[in-house]
Amino acid sequence: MSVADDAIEVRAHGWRTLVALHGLIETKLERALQSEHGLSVVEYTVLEALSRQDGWHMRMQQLARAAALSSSATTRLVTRLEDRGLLTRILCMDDRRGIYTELTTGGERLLAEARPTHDRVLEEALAEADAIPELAGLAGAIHSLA
Amino acid sequence: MSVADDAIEVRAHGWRTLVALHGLIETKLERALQSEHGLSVVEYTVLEALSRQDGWHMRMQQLARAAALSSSATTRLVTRLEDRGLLTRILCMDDRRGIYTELTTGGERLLAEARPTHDRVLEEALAEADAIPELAGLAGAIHSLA
DNA sequence: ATCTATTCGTTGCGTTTGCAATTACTGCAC
DNA sequence: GTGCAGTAATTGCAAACGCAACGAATAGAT
Repeated sequence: MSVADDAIEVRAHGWRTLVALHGLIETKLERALQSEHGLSVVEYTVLEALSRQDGWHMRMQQLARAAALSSSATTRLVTRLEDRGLLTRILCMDDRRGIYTELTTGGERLLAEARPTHDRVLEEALAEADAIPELAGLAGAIHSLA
Repeated sequence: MSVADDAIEVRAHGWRTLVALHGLIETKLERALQSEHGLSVVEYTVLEALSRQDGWHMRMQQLARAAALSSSATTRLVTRLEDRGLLTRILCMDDRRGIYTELTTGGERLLAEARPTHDRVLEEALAEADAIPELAGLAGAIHSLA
């Protein structure tokens, strides 16, 4: 086992840990947000990303990157949220290919209701990860990403 | 903004970073493994997990946890790989509810072919993440999870 | 021995996803 | 202006997912 092989194994192990932690948090968030507010994690992520652009608009592509989704998935996700009246599409004047999205007051309200749940469950999930030796290291790293 | 709110925001930000890094790596791995070996990331993960149990068997539930998948998804994934002749189901004698899975020689061979691709792309993806300020911190943390 | 609670894997079903192809628009070259 | 490569968003389609319901097997209580 050379030092290069060691580096490879460290990366592979780190990647497995990342996947495990990601899965743990996502599953817990999904269940909580879905049952308490009828929102999936990506849906919440989109609403939250839009709210963080306070007063400013977001294009579909930015939204896709923010939610770590493909363009097509983003299109349908926005359509779904628009049908529920949580956001609106706004045609872009200067570049008529682009489409802006903006939260409606209904979207802001639902987000305000869901945010405490999200934050609480995220805290719980990270605490749970801290208790698992395999995940404790990475979970701790989350807190120190100032 | 109280100190408690700060902690909440740090966690939320860390979670967004985790999702972004996970998405970046997964997408790159998916494309490379799919085009060069006809394997998805989860399929590779299962084969790799089985190979790491060298000589030992793995139950469906363990496999599900290793791949961060639901039981049902694991059942179908194993079926898919079994149909391709990459692994075999082995009925468990002492607990007849349980089912063991084991790599075939074909599975071992395909894994041996795909592993260099996986390791190379993982290294590239982490290097790419290191170049993105937003992700550099967490990407670096992956290396120091000894 | 039997009854009950629990666990393990599988299946039906509806939903979401990504890829590839398509339409619409921009902007640069000439 | 006209043509043409590049970009933005959308849609058809097949594949994969999770949840809930199910059947089969085990373990503990009486």
